[in-house]
Amino acid sequence: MAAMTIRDIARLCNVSISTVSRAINNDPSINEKTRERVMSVVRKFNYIPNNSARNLKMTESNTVALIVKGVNNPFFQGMFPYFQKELVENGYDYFLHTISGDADEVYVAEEIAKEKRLKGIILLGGTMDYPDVVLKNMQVPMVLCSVAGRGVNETTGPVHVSSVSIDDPKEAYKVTDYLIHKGHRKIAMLTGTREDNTVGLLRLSGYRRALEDNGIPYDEDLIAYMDAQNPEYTEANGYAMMTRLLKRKKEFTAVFVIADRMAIGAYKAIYDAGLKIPQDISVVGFDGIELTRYMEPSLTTVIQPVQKMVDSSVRLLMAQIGGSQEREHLVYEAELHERDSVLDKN
Amino acid sequence: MAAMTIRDIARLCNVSISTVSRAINNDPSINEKTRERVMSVVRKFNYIPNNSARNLKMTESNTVALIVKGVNNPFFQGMFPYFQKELVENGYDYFLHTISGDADEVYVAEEIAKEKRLKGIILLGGTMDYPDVVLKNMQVPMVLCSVAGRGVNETTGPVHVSSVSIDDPKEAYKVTDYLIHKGHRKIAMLTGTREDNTVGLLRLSGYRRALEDNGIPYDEDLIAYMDAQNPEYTEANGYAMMTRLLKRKKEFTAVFVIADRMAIGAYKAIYDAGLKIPQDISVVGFDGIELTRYMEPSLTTVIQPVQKMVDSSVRLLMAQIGGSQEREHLVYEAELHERDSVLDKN
DNA sequence: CTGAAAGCGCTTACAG
DNA sequence: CTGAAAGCGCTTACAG
Repeated sequence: MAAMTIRDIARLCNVSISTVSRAINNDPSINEKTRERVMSVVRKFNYIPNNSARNLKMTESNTVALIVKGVNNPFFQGMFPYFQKELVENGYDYFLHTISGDADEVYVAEEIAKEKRLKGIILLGGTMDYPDVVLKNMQVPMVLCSVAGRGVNETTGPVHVSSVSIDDPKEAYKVTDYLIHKGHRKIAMLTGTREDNTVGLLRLSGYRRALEDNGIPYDEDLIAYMDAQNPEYTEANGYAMMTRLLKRKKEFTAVFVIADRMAIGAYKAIYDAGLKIPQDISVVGFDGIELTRYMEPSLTTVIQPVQKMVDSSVRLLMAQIGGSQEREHLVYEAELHERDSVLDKN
Repeated sequence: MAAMTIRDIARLCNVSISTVSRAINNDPSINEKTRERVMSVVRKFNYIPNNSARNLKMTESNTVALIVKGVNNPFFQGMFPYFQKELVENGYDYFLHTISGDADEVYVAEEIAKEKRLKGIILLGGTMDYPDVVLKNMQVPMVLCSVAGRGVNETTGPVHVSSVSIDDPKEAYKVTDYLIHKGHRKIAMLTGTREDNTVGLLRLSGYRRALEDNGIPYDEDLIAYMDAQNPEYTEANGYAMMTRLLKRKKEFTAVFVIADRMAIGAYKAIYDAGLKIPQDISVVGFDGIELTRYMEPSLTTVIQPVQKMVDSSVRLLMAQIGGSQEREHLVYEAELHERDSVLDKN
């Protein structure tokens, strides 16, 4: 038995397909009795309209898509409920679409925009480094949220989309400077791959500048890069990188880890080496995911202003949907949240 | 400027839309020169076909959807790569679709099946307790993976779909029995809500039966239920439940936590009470997520056979797609993996 | 309030 | 190898 169509329902009800369509879509012009009769048949046969046909025919939807690169990023996961709430409150339908790390997010965005007649798109993750020509072709309002890349902190972000981000070098500077003021001079770092030119590079640059400003020489031996074969901010990578760092037998009293999840692995590596946190090694993370409150000791980390970032992303998207030609590139301040993983050596 | 259609490209190339379609879809009958000419225009104008039109017209796709209830479940996340690998190796396109906890997963499954002309669906999470009439209407092969519910462990699972799961009561029994054999008699449990009739109830029943078989009276005061207002297997809930349990001042030497993520919060609550793991309280988790290796001490937990479950789900789906009328309900054995969070009191 | 008709943007036999 | 035509399953002016 093939799937039912609107035509089958129409036949079963002795009405036209127009009427069935009106019943399903709650068209106010339809007679209530007719509607109920049609809907009872719809329910009885478990009829489900074909969304492809619907999307194809409708000239516009009321839908915003949240496209996420990296489903298993707990930092992004923490944002979902806020996005959902904000978008629904603004009267939009909303769905989450996850794409793999190697997908072309802008192409996918356009593809879905066409397919679903989207009102707008929020892109979570990814980079700012899209060629201008790509963004120029975007047919639908788009906001980049929590992206990283060269463009972000310069005055000229991509001109065809708005963006919301933090200042990665600045926040990394704050972390490093904080550790220095707590009396640490040998500060290690767990960063991205050597080839990384997004968050890894940006945060490394902030770290270097802070050392420089405090008259501490930069020591490449205190940097652990992520394995390029498996570039993920996971516990396993944090563990591997920290273990590698400890094996070098270079002295250090603190480590800055550029992602909270990696800090979890780093903790384990430190414990496995028979060392204590923070007595032997102080640790600072980055992102501010919920889990960090439950680590032992609780992790001092940079908490990104998730709610503000979400609110602004939605606000900027609404503005674009409303016809605004203005594009904004907001950069928010994050908060270095002191907990129990850093030793004050003063 | 409105979005381009196949018609625009045809006009620009001085060919028919059929030819453009053939170029885009790599139809072997097309002249290579023509194809290149068309594709260069496609690229130049960044033309993207409308998938709704495509899906509507095509009679079948080669696509399997993985529908997941609960994106932020790290146990499910651990399965994604395996699913991806298996499905691609079997020659299928694949995409992940996440739905919220309150969505009707079977309805959504049917909706997407129609929209995308799916070959099959794997439903990850959710329950086995679908009315038979609902599953009977499924127009497309479906396998339920890692579901829980009354039906699973009985001989008659839903007859219109296959399923792959573990035996929740049995595994909970193993955990409890293990703790008893390690010399524990006062064993607490962090479970689901009072109303839960899926994993929470099933694992609780296994726990009770193990106590019974070992002549240990069941004590309701040693059970912490999840708050029904916020029924999630999160660190925060684990922390809150463990804290509540400790406040009761009932003596216990071990606790069985029905989800690893909750165990993370439970650890913190135990530490905050000035107690040690496992010296004061032994802890056993459930699921076997990666993170548990990095806890301090590393968590003894029930590791679900993720790879087997994925492989079988895909295999059963392939069989259904291939026309098999047989439906199987596989129940796998999980592994109680001993690590460092349980004290041997013998 | 309801129906007949046009058309959304594609794919795919069919004919040449 | 290419084009004209039919049609996928809906929605929505338009007419009555």
